[in-house]
Amino acid sequence: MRVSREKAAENRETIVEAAGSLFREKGFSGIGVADIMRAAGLTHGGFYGHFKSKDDLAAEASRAVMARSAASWAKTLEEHPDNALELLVERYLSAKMRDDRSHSCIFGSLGADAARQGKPVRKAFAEGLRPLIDVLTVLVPGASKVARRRKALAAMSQLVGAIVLARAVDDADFSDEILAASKAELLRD
Amino acid sequence: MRVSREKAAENRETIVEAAGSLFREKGFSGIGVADIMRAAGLTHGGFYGHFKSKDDLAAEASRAVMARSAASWAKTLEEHPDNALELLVERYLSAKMRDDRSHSCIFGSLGADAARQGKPVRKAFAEGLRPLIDVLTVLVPGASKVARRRKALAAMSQLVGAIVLARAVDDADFSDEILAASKAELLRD
DNA sequence: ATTATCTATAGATCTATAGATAATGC
DNA sequence: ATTATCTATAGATCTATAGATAATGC
Repeated sequence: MRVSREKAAENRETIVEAAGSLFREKGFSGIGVADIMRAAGLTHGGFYGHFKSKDDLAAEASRAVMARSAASWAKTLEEHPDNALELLVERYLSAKMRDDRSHSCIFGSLGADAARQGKPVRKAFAEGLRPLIDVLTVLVPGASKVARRRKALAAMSQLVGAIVLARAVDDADFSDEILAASKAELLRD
Repeated sequence: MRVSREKAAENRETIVEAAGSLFREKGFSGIGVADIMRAAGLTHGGFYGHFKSKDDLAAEASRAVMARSAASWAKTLEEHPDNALELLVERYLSAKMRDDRSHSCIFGSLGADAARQGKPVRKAFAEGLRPLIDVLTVLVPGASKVARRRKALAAMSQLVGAIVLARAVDDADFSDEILAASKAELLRD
């Protein structure tokens, strides 16, 4: 049953990957270790060879998801310096992102849940948020850096809140309207 | 052990009240029926005389919390027509609200969770959101009603996102900065 | 020999129900 | 007689651990 160190490291990554999707889809307390391991193609008992606890995995999976977001935002900024804000906002507030919880921004799907977690998860959320704010600070309009950072924090809040509200309501038109309103306001000036 | 009809109705309200607080504090899947009943001063088994299921309570508790929010916002609008927006934003984005999850806006604490619930809860969230948007539509600046409604939806999103992010991070200064940024931006124009 | 994974299980907790109890309200 | 609540429990699920197994890597 034993596998190579390389394969074990790969398995660990698969667990983190599965957890990143399932936590976002179901919430930290809405999915169990056994289901995550099953999604990763492994058995329940093997989990504790890789992680100290479910909380430990929650922190690591959160970090992994946020690192990917930061890389994606930075890449958009680098590749499309002229219209990066528009691209990010359109992508973030798209119907596709709203409907695909398991692969969307973790602050929308798990931000409120993170507040209920221990220090490691909340530390991961703080450190994971900073690079996104840094990208937005470059992109939003404003005379001074201080003014742009303030605008960036407000814009990030608006993105997160819009996706949360658009998902919470069961009325499709209302949901679309919520996304469209923030899209229009964020790209207005 | 049996109590009067009046007392039973009162007990039901106590359960809904306790659930409204505990769900906001712990999430829909972070608290059990037994704990809610204990908080209400009743025993576990008695629950199913009042509600069909935990989901049933989740929908009813959500409606109750949102009805109270709507009443509070409408009261602020009525009593302070000149500076209601400022009052609402200052209250919503205060450190006190951030730190008191169990009595704060349900969209921030349970919005993401609601997306994972069944139709009744999501219907409650849609119907509960509308009156808050209506109040904001009166308060935000804008030439036309259409423009004001768009601004209101964007403002609500920003409020919800700011409180979610401020709670998710473990860095107190960063958290305060998130709240201050949205406060400043929302009251700028 | 070491160790990554598996099987099996302990012990706690969760939702929901059955049946008993005792006070209300006809 | 009805019914609101209680006690007790069924059955499922959850986190975590113990010990067995078998392939890796010295």
